[in-house]
Amino acid sequence: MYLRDRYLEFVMFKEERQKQIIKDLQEHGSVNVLDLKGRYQVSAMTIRRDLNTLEKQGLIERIHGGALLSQEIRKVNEPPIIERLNVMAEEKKKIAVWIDEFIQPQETIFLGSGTTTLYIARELIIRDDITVVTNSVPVLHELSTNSNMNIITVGGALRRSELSLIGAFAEAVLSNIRVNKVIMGMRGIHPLYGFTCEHHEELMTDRKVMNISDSVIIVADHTKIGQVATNKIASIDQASMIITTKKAQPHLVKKIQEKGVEVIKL
Amino acid sequence: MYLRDRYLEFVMFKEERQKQIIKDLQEHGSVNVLDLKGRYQVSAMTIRRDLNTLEKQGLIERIHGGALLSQEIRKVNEPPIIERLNVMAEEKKKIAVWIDEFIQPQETIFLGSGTTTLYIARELIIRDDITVVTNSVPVLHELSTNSNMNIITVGGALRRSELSLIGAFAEAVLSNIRVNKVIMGMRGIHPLYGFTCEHHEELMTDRKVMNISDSVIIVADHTKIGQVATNKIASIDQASMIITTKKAQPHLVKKIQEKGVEVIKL
DNA sequence: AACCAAATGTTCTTTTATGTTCATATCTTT
DNA sequence: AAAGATATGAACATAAAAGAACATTTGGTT
Repeated sequence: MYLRDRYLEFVMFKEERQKQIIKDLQEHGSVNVLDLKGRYQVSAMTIRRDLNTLEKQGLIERIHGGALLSQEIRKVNEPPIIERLNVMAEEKKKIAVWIDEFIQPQETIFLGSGTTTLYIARELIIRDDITVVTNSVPVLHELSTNSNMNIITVGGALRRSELSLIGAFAEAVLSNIRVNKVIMGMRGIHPLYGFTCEHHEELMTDRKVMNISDSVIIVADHTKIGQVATNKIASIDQASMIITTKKAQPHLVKKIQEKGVEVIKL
Repeated sequence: MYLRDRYLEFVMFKEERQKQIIKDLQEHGSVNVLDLKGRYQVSAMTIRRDLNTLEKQGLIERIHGGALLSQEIRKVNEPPIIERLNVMAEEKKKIAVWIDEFIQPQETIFLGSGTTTLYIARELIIRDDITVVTNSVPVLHELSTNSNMNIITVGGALRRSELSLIGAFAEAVLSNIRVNKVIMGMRGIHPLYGFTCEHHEELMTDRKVMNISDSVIIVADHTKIGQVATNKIASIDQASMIITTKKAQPHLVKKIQEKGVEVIKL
């Protein structure tokens, strides 16, 4: 029976399904026909046809039983930040929507580097009543061509893995700026060990950033809560607020709140 | 029976319906003909005609069974620099190739804003033996994801029409930088009236840029030679070299050379 | 009132997306 | 290497969508 009824059950369009398959692929590295068949409620043949079209477009590489992300598509050396973009996409989007509502007209905000802040930038695109200061190249690029707000960039050296601007020049500019709200991501968030990052190069810049406002809002999906990376940026009470997602472990959240930091779970 | 009665039941006008379809689309990401048919109480054919009109306007992307939001529609207002990108493309490409050969390994160069410098950036992508300092967002974006060289960005306020970074912060960073070669575009180049630009906001930044190296190379296709814009940045002998294209008017070129500036016509 | 143009509806044919079956190709395991 | 299991693609089937051509309605215009 080939009965399809768009009124009763949601049926994806071919194009949507294919786009989603690419996303799945970026998130997991590989996909297989059977999984996809189950996930999208179509026959294996349809999935195969999808994969074959995507392969013709050079987007994926077909293997027996499934597909891999095309070698072509990952550029010579894709910055890690681009690879992380679709991980926890739904969570990041939720945080972005919340932040958009949280930011008041006429405010100046600092938007740090990372994938969550990029989602926030995309959410902010339609706003023209705010000023954004950033050290993130993707945020800068996104807002410069698609929005109408005021934008100020911190200068500095490019850090490729994060596509962020750091170093002495960045810090010099930050010394002369104050904003209403700082919004930044964090690699590790722990009630005892505070905020941590992987690479020491960004340490000083991140610390400077946390000092340009009395209101420091940390955005991070639940997987970051409880994590500890090698370099300590600041103690947990240096932030005013942490915006995270539902699955954040309650006992850690409680401990953070006991230190006087507001935690919002979306 | 084609009975329609605007008094008894509400019937939308074509324009209203189409506007609403766009809204539906922005809300859901996709729409399908059957849903719309039901929602607006018109025949499927009418919906198809609506969708086809909207597609002709570039607002949506038509697919079998419905439509998706066009990628183009999100571009609020395209910056002028993007529109100028393909003007004189061949000339700009020639200049870019020449500059690529001109830059020595291990050098640090400043790459200004404008379309010609963006072509240069693309030419430089494979180089990993140089350092590039820039105040251009497109150059920064291009080099950050596709190259491996060292990149330093001047901070500052975003000037949307050029997608360049200017102002006090930019100038402060420039005060602390010296480079082997400055490569920048110019709006107007004239033997008597010197180098000129359209907008006074970038005046000071451009002047600062010309002072961070003894070697200032101006790149500009032949249409810029003889042009005079409103704001004078510097006299013609402030540049070391002007790289332009064949059709540059000989008498102007001669006068520029008499002032001690090397002119190369490609 | 008669007429016209624009919008919409109807009918019928063609195209598209997807499903099904089955012979063949490819993996896995021994 | 052989055998069984699994995946693939070709060929055909079917439902739904699209589009062409023509019909009808509506609102305005002379």
